[in-house]
Amino acid sequence: MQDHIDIDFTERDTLFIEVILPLSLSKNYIYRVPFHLNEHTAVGKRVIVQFGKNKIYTALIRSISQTAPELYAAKYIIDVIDEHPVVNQTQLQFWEWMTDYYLCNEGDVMSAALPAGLKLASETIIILREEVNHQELFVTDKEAVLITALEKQKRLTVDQISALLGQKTVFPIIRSLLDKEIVYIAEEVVEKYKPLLKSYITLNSFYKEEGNFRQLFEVLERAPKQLDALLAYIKLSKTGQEISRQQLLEDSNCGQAALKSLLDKEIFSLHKKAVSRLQDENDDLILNFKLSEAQSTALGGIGTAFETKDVVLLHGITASGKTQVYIKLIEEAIANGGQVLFLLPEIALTTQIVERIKRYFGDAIGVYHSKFNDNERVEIWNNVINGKYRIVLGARSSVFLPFNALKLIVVDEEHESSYKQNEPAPRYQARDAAVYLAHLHKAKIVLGSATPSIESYYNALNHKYGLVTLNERFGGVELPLQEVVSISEETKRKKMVSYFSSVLIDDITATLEKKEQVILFQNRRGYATILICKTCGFAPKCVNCDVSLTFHKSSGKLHCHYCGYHESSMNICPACGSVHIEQKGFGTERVEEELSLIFPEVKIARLDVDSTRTKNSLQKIIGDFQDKKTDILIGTQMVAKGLDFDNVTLIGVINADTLLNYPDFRAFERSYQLLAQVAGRAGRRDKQGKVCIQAYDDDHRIIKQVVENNYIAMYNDEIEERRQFHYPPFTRLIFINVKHKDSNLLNAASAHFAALLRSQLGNRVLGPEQPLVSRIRNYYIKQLIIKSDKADAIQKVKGVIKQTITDFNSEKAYKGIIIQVDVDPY
DNA sequence: GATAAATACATA
DNA sequence: ATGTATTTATCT
Repeated sequence: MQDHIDIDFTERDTLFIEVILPLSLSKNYIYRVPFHLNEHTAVGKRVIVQFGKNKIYTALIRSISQTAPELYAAKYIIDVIDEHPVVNQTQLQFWEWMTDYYLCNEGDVMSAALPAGLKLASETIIILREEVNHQELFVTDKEAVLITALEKQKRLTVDQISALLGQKTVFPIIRSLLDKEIVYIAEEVVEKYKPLLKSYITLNSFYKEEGNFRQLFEVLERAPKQLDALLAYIKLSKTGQEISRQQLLEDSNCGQAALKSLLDKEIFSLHKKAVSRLQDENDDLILNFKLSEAQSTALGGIGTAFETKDVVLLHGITASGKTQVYIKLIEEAIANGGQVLFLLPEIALTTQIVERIKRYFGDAIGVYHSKFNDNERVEIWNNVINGKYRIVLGARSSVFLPFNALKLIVVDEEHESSYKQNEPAPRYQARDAAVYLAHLHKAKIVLGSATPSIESYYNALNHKYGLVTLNERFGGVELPLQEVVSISEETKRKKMVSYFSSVLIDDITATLEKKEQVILFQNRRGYATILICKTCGFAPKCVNCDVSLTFHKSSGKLHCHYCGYHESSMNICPACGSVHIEQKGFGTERVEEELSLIFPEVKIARLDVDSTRTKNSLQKIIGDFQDKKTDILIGTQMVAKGLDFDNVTLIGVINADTLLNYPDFRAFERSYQLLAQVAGRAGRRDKQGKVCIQAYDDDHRIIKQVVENNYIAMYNDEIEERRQFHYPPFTRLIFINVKHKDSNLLNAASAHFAALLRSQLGNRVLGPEQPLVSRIRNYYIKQLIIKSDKADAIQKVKGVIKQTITDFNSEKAYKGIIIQVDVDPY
């Protein structure tokens, strides 16, 4: 990798550098390098630059040239931060691709890629001039308030002042005080990354000599606590490791005072050392395992496929032991000195699979996900650069880590929607980005799933990807029994108690009696209010698209937000004539409440986004359930992902319809994936589990396919629909959200924008439509959808979009309209 | 008419 | 992102 640019510095040439700023700006900026920093200038290093009037930012050097810009005088950079580049050439290529592919700015990518600890920005500090006798000067009331505050605090930030005065516009006031020379301002750059310092204790060398040492006991005769400390020190020193202050205090329980006096007497001395925040698993116990025959065949199959393909889809049913196959692949990859990236959905990273892999590979492995704080992320980043980590397990953002020799990428649960970042830009799909990243590194990539996404499976069937199937359960684990309960049937027979059928209640009772545990699944995504016939379960669908219609209260109509079709709300069920129309949509909380009325004695816990807001709540809920402190766990899809509980033998799906009726062309695919995944949680090892799926539409093909465990049938149905209705993988989708606070202006603007696009892209442009949530944070939203054929040059379509946005932004009438592009919005 | 809030604009 | 110049809204 080329880190330094070969330039002959003897000439003292003036260097100009193009930098990326961590802001959403449409272009990069050129700065000038002062001579004394020439030698330190290299692509991928961070520099400190002033941008705008006062603000100081960390920018990243993208390229170096010797030609001065013609239209303006470049500013000097303030400093070069790094000794060595923090971002390598391959990463920059990757950033460039992402910028292009997802139609965003390079600064967006930089913001997402660099851990916050590597991005420093300045803050304006307002400080009182002490030498000035401000009492004699005329000041306004607000200025006086500010001065009083400054007398107490010495220094305030702009935000603090804004809060203090209770108004947003504070610059005129600061300006006025500056003019009167009562205050001055300073810019402060805070280095965010701080190494963790730990205190260590050593015995002074004087006492290390035999004679002197003995004399210590006499000295400390009357100080038993201090003697304690000394004895503890001697004991600890036998391990040959350095002795931390913390550990000494713990082992001796001598108290801080005793230790302090020992330090004061210069018997002990203390020094500080930077230590890693990332604890190492120093039990490098190698778990030996042998692959089953099916697993070996799969491993061999992947090897063979890699000879001709760079991407392989590993379709392995639940409990088939994909992880062991991954481990063997990883072993091979690092044996040849390469690096490995193992992508997992966020939620799966907090669980057993990580422990398993960590234990196998010891401290060559790093874990990277959102639960780490800024400092920890910087350390992980550095450990990838310095080669300490050969393997990284991480969530989607770990595609940005500074790898320089990737040999293998594994994307586990590749169908997971959490690989897509929706907000903010870059709105990237980490699985797809990983495929490109692998290509850049000439690495191989395995996409693994029990229920692959339709796109990936399509690519595999069409020989774009290799396909390896693993359809034998590891260790002969039995498939769970699956029962589908018709809610309409049960309702008719008056056997429903709240949301629970008699079957489910009996199952729960039986399971609890056996002292086994229950997981109930209710996805909250069905919060969109839909209408459903209480008698027959009919839910109205769009005539043009294969999506359920959504009931909009504001219009009183049923809408499809893919094609704009709408019809009046139903009062009578068109299928069976019933007038019992119900608004559906209840979440886990409601289920929990109702269930606790039925089983007042039973301990019930809830696992969803709301119940896991705080830092350790997720671990606690999972831990309690694992330790059998709770009997029933009710949750959203979180319960389906990456969690394995040995004692769970019953899984209840409260209402499968809410999944199936979700207004999205992917609803069926997602439902299948989720239900199959949920079902996979029931019964492991020696106990056969049971799955109870409640649904109105108990005859639904997806439910049947789940029960039959027939992925192929599901795929065939779905791909046919996609073909018919022109959805991916036969087309590519680009969503364009147009936003503004004024709905009338927005309507005009979005219509105009759509017309501009249509003039070039024709009927590929759909909309503008009102999206499901039509106003967020006071911004009205309209959505355009671009459906581009596979045959189209997608780059060309994107070019048109980009150009149209630029043109549109220069139109005075539509100032302030926000346009957001989402490429492959799923 | 003064002041605050909203907005447009540029940043090298 | 954010400071600044400019326009618009709001108040005494």
